[in-house]
Order: sequence, then structure tokens, then C-alpha cells
Amino acid sequence: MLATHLCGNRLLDARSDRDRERMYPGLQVRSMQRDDLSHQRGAIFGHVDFPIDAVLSVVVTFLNGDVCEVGTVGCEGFLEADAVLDVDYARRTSYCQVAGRIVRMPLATFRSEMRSSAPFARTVRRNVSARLFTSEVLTACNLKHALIERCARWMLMTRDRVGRNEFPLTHDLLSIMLGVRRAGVSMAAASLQQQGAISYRRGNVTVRDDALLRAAACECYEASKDAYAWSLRDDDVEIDVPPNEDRILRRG
Amino acid sequence: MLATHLCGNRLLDARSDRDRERMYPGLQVRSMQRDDLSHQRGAIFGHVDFPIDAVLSVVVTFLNGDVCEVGTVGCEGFLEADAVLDVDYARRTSYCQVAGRIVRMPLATFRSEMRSSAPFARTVRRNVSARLFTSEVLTACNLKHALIERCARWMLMTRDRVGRNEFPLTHDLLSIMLGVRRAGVSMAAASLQQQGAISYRRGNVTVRDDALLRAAACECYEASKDAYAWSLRDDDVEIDVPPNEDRILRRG
DNA sequence: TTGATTTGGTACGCTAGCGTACGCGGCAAG
DNA sequence: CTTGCCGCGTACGCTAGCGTACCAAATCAA
Repeated sequence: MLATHLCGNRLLDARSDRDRERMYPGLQVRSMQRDDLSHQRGAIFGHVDFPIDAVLSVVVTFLNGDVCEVGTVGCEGFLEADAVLDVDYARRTSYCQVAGRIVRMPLATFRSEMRSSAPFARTVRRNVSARLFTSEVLTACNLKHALIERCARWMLMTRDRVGRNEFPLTHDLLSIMLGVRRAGVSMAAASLQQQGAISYRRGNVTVRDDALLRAAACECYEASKDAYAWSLRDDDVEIDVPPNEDRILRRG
Repeated sequence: MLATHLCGNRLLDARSDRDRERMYPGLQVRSMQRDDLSHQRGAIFGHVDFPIDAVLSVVVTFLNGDVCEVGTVGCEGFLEADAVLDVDYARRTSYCQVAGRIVRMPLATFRSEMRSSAPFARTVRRNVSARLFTSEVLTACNLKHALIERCARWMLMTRDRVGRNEFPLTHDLLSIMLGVRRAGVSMAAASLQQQGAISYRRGNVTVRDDALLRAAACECYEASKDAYAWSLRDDDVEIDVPPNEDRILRRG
């Protein structure tokens, strides 16, 4: 059960006090450990997860067994986005990457809330838009940006999502997330540590210098962050001003 | 103006005869030439485009000028998906990659149609889900699959979208689409031609042997295709059976 | 016809990241 | 304390693809 105060997930916390009071008593906060499933590919899902300080990984696995993370979701979002796209089965698997808490909402409750609160529905849909945009940016990022840049980006994204500068992360795990070798991550991490941007010991990373880490990361971190920030804006205007995403500029 | 018979875009053609009769008279078919804009990043958009035999490219451009295609849209889809996600400005640029026709629908008409036809709304939302899934698959594809596989995948996707085995395509253009060197595309294309899968002459590609080209392509072609096919299914059941996407299997 | 432009073949040295493997130290369980 | 495992550093040869460049053929414009 949840109290009516802010819970930590930004989508839920964007709602009015009255909405929260009505909605929260039916909800469940649960702790997730690393590798706990959020949604299983191919399965019909009956719930939607709103992370609080857990980080969930969305992954694709190829026929040859290669696993590749294609996105992470934390307190800025929810899973599965398909719940608002009239799809009732999970197109991909998602599981807990960094242990923490989530709010699990029954699908029926979610859809009812979407119907009964236009501002909530709008915020949720805009959040899906930000997720699509992020996925597209990462598509290009994976092609164009060096390992160390993507390494720094991943750490910044995760830091923002857990809300702490220190979180558990092994080189081995990050290598799967980034789709590269463990040895490659070790080299990149050592470089970031030597620069003073981070430090780490046996499976725990600490962000030491935010500015340095941002400087080491590619622009995709800011682009995705801005997209999510825009989707969570609190406004009521009908025609919206384009956001500050012009760091990614022109057409080809 | 459009007649009430099938127009070529699968989303529009999935509608009932009555719906088409009501909707089509207000619509406009237009021809697009290569490089004509569909949507301009940052701009508030007032229309939605449903390709008939044109292929539209969705691209991200980085600060350093690197351009990278993150998706293509043809007769199986529409642009911009954000029109159903309560976002009124284009988060990314899209333009005509292979010349052809599109149906351009005013945004107000689109939203009104979404409200007045639940089946249409559902088909459209499921299509957005397929686009998100495709974007995620390509995120992993760009990391894991060799140039020649992605080359073959792109040609198959484009062939399906233009509805012909022959279409204009230069190595130079494809190299931008795939985010690689032109020289690399030349080598891959030469190999595909030598295998008998395709042939090409000065900016025109012809798919000669579908089976060979599929064998050369990565599984991402089938995965995306199946996702779109599922989204366009004609059914009314409330709980849906998961589709045949199990070529991409387990969790990590 | 002539010249200019587009398209694609090919070659050079180079680099990032691969696959693999081995060793070492920290840490936990017995 | 000992044993074993996990997390990490590091090293080897290797390959895909890079950046660049130059040339030939096809096509187009004048």
C-alpha cells in the first residue's frame, strides 16, 4: 500500500493530490532484486511497472544467444509502453538491472486511470514518445559513438534513475548492456576512473565528478534526458513550444 | 482527391468501405521526390503522412554533422507517430528516400478519425508499437550484425515498402542510411550481386533472388516485418495470441 | 560532340574492438 | 584457515570497418 504523498516515480508523482489519493490505495510497492522479471517476452501481461529507484533493462536476444540491452527504464518512465498502444503481450523481455523498488499497477487499473484522467493519459503518452525518441537516438549512438562515450552515458543515465551517485555495476554486466566485450569495458572504466570521473570497487560504481563524466559521454545522454524532461513538464497549453533538443540539429 | 477503393497504404486500407468513403474525399495524394521533407525536426506539424509507394527516412543528425537513419516508413506505416502520443512538434526529421506517392492527412482530420473509429485507432496504435519494437531491434542490430547483413536487410525492407523488386538506390545513399562508408557498401553490394541475390546499375538496385537475399540478411528483417504484420491483423478478439516473433527468443 | 558530374571499384595504412585467455587479489563459505 | 569464486587487469593475434584517395565508366548537360 502507498501513502498519498509522492512515491518517487515521476509519472505517478505528476498527478494531482486528489488523483493520488484515489489511485494509490490500490497499488503495491515491491522490491526487485537483480534479474527479477518485469515482463516476459511473448507473455500476455496483466500489470504495468513504475520504477521508484530500481532500474529495469529492456533487452533483445538474438537467435545465436547474443543479448543486447535496447533501453533502460527508471523513475522517469514505466513498462510496458505497449499498454497504451493496444498490445496486450510483451514484445520484449524486461528485468531488474539495479535492485530497488517499483510500483506495480494492475493493467485494468492503469487503463481505467488513463480513461479517467486526461492529464495523466497525456503525460503517459508523451512519455512513450520520449521512449521512442530515446530508442532512435540509441540506434544511431550504437553506430557512431565510441565505447567509452557510451559507457559514460550509461552510467549517467543509471545514476539519474537510481537517484544516487553510487550503485552496483560489474564490468561484466555493463559489457552485456553495451553489447561489447568485458575487457573493453574494463579499459573504458579504468580510463574514466583515471580521469577522476568515477571510481569503483568490486561491482560498485560511484560517480565522482558529474561534469567530467558528462564531458566523457556522448550527446545522447542529454538528448534523451531532455526528451523525458519535456514529456514530464507540467503545463496545460494546447500548442507546445518545441523543447531544447537542438543539440541534435538538422536533417541529413 | 482519392477514390473509395484501396489506396495502397495498409493502415488506411484496413478500414471499412464506409469509413473510407467518409474519410477519403478530404484527403490528398501527393508525389514526393527524393529529399522532400515529410516532417522537420523541431517544427510543429499539422499533417500526418501515409506512404503509398514512397519510402520515408527518419534520421538523427549529431552535432558533428553525422547523419544516421534510425528507421524507414512505407506503406505499412505513417509519420509522425507522435501524433498519437500527444506531442505536436516533430522530435526528428523525416524525408523522402525513395520517390513515390503518399496520402497527406491534416492532423485535425487524423485525430478526429482516431476518435470516431475505434478499430482505426487500435490499428494505428498497434502500428506505433511495431515501430517502437523495430527501433529497438535496430538498436541491437547496429551493434551486432555485419554490414552485409544490414545491407541485405535494408534492401528487403525497402523492396517491401515500394512494392517492386527494382528501385533507385546509390551506394552513397545507402552508406548514409547504414551509417557506414560508401566503400564498405560497395564491397557488400558487390558480394550480394556475385551471389546472385541482387543486381544493380548506376543507382538502381534489383532484387533478383528473394531467398538468397533473405539468407544474407540478419533476422531483424523478419522480426520487424512480423511485428508490422501483426499490428495490421484484422481481428476483433479482446485477448490476442502472441505473434510468431519467437525467432527472437529468450531473455538475457 | 564535348565536357562535367555522378557512380562505383579498388587500394592504402590505420584503429577500435573482437575472442580468448591467464593471473591476481578480494571476499565469502565451509 | 583454506578453498573457491568473482571481479578485474591485461595481453595476444585478429578482423571489420575506418578515412582517404584515385581512377574508370556511365550518364547528363551544353
